Amino acid sequence: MTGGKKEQILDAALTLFTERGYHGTSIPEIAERAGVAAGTIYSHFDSKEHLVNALYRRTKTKMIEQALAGLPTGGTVRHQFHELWTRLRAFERAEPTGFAFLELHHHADYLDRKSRALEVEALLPIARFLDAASRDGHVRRVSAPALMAMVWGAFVGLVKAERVGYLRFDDALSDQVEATLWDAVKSK
Amino acid sequence: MTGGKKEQILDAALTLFTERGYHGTSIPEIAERAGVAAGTIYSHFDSKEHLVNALYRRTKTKMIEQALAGLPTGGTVRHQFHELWTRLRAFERAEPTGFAFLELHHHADYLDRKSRALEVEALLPIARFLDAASRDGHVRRVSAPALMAMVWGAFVGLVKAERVGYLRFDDALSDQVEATLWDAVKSK
Amino acid sequence: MTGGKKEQILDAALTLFTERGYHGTSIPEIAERAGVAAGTIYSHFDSKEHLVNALYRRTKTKMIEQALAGLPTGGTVRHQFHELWTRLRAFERAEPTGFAFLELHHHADYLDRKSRALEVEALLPIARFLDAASRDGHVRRVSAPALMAMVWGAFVGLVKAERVGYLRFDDALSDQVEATLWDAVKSK
Amino acid sequence: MTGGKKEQILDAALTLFTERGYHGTSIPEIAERAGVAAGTIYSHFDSKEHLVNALYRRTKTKMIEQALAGLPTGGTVRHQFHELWTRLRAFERAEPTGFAFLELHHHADYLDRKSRALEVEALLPIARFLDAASRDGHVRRVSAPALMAMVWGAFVGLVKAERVGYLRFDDALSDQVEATLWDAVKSK
DNA sequence: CATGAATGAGGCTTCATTCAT
DNA sequence: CATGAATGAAGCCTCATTCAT
Repeated sequence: MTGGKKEQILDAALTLFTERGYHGTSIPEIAERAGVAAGTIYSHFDSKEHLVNALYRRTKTKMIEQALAGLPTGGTVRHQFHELWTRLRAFERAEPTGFAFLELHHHADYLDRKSRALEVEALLPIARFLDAASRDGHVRRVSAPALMAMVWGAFVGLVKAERVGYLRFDDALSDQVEATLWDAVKSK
Repeated sequence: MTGGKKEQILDAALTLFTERGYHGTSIPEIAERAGVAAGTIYSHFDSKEHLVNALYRRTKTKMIEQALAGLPTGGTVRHQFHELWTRLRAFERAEPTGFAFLELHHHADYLDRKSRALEVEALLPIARFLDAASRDGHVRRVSAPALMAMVWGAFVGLVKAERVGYLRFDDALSDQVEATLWDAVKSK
Repeated sequence: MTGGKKEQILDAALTLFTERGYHGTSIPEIAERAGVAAGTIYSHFDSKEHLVNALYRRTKTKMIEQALAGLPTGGTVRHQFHELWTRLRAFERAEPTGFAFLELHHHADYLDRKSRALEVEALLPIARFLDAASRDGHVRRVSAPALMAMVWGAFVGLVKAERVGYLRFDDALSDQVEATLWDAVKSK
Repeated sequence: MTGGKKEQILDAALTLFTERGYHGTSIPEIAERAGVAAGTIYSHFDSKEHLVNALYRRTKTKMIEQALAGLPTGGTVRHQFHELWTRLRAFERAEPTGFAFLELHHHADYLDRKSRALEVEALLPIARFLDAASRDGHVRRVSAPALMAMVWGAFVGLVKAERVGYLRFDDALSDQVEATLWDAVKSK
């Protein structure tokens, strides 16, 4: 079971990087939380920078697979939006720390080219959906990137508000917000 | 003019903390960018932590004064919303780095009690507006905190998207988004 | 043999603290003299203060064991005094730097509670001896603490005088002084 | 009243150097305690080292004048010893901090040649007394330096013991100890 | 692969000293 | 002379990384 320690390290790093940031987290801290010796981290990762990047890719890939990949291309646009919203929320529920980590480390300057490439990969399905919807006249004449930024931003805003304790982001609220955002997005 | 150096230090810290984060920025770096010796920072601030907190308070106070304080309490709810949106955007235009800094350092664990107190102070005007609007039946039955989180999140999402180069957040887009969000928010 | 470095560090610290005092000695200097990297000191001691305390306790314990513990309780008072004097001098001969270190760091404000507790432990055997002698009417009606302070002070005075080059504290002088002090101490 | 500040600085330095040692005391601390600005110290003393040396000389000179200079050369040796002891104690009573300062800074490596020269000057009267006494056969065949070291050491031992709280060095004790030491010192 | 002691560069901070006011 | 802001060297300590076991 050779992968065991590697996962422990990644898990420990995920928690700590999310709580205290990349520069605020030390390798010895990660090692301690992972229950391994500091040196062990270096038999799995070349450096601290390689470690964040590996973690970023693992987490982003998970999000793409669970939330964004294989969105339905058929059905009504409303249905597609529902799918997107639902899956995004499911991912955040399943991996709140992972979601926060991605949010926090977005475009950090220690992310390498490969990690940045995943950004684009993540956006593609959404962009495709919006382009299609937009071409069919189902959404407002607000540009696709702007809609995406708004919807994504609103989602992140709700998650953060919950994290801080301002509200509870439960299913009922999720449904309300989804409906509200759809009203905002759809063409009249 | 002794206050000059203090401002230089705060300005340098604002830029660097925003670009690289608190732990990613060193005191010597701040000193160099401010054009002072490292030791000079300590004749103005007790420690690095006191420095971020001073900076946080200066910036948050500016935002409160320019964007949130003294919002109109009369007029239509639509008008009030317009005022809020417009001022928020004006502040972000005038102080993009300050806005980003506040976003990034929100609830960081090196913020002290006094800094955290400003959070609440900032939210009060918005909460008041939403409560009033909601009481008058002008907004959806989505709770006030949720609306706030959505609208704020959408705004932040747009700003970030622009920063990364996905879109241009110009006046035209601002108007569109404001209208869109109002449609989403207002009761039918 | 991992303990080797710890001893090297303690030995280097002993010399330097004794020569230049606690605040006059830097961690890099200790490291250099010990032949280790500065950081290494911190894998053995939590801080500079922990280091002096460890050193103080090591040295004081040595002195207690070699000079003060297990003094004879039987025999004439004169004999007991001889034992004390001889052992004290033997310890000072064997560990002149250690003796000087203890003298210099006596009651320094960076000594912690545990270190201070050793002070009392060191004095106990002497106090016991003096009390016994005093009870039996073998010593003057000068109080025990005063006698102790005098005898100890005289011993320290001689050691210091030798260190500075004013005299040679050899066996002959030691015998003379011992006799002289005994005359001073004993009841008429 | 130009000398005022200089005295304040020396007084503050005396207290702090005695409490925390030379390296443990900073110029800003001295300035604060003296109630002057840090820079002011440098209009009176060239450097921190010049300051200790000036202080050392001022204090040592006081001690020489008050305790050692002009000791009676006539009268019995016992009387001369009494004079010496009494004056020494009077000086320590009058200037306990000064006495402790001299004790602590004895032979420190930041004392310059002029300061060290005072050491010898201080010892001369005692040496002269002891030589005379010894020549006249009034004291034991313990060498003069050894007697001096013993008596001085005993005195210092008592002062230190009092400082730490082990005893009260009052007039009664002083008389007892003086008598005891005289017995020890005088030839039989 | 795992360990953890060792390394030494670099970070935060203090402090002796200078200098413009 | 007095002031105190400014300087930058140096001190204590942390931490990414290496390596012998």
